[in-house]
Amino acid sequence: MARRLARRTLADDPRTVAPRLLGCTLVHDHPDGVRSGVIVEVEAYAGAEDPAAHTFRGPTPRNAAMFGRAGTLYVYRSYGIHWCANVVCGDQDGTAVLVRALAPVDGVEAMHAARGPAARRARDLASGPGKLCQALGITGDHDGTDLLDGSGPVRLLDRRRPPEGVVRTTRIGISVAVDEPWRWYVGGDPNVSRR
DNA sequence: ATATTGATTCAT
DNA sequence: TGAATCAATATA
Repeated sequence: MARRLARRTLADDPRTVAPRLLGCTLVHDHPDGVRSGVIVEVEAYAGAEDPAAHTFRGPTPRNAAMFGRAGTLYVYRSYGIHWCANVVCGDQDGTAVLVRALAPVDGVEAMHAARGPAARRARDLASGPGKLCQALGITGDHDGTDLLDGSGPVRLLDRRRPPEGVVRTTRIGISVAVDEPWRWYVGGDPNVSRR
């Protein structure tokens, strides 16, 4: 179908790929029904040249998926409690794009059930990297699966049109390389985690 | 603004 | 074996 995303699109510098992912759709073919959302916020992590990247100090058991081929899903545990999902980029060089927020599309009821009563409004469902994984049901079980070839339950679909009003800023929640402007989000979207 | 959560990592 | 780190969230 027309929304297949070419792997070569991801096999590039994460700072080039990141804004290209805005408007793309992340899908989880959950056993209880499909859940999906449009990506509205991303951050690039540039591997060996980026002190904020998990892969900055080389391979470890945790970050192994990040050294996989472009289009691999890297899921890690953040602060011991949240799962965070990343799209692996580049050429097996430990670079990736963190997906930080989604505009919910399919399975909104299931997302509410997964997120609990605290997520009252629709924009509380997936407005953060941990929230979006909880909403879609993405966990460490999906780490290392492929987002493009349909072999795994989590998939990435290409966008139909580029979003309007994209804003570029510095990244959130890191303590090093804080001045690098490697975060992009859709300016007018209420699902963005923080402005 | 602040308390809190627990896996991962690196240094003893 | 243990302390420090951490790409965050929930509550107020």
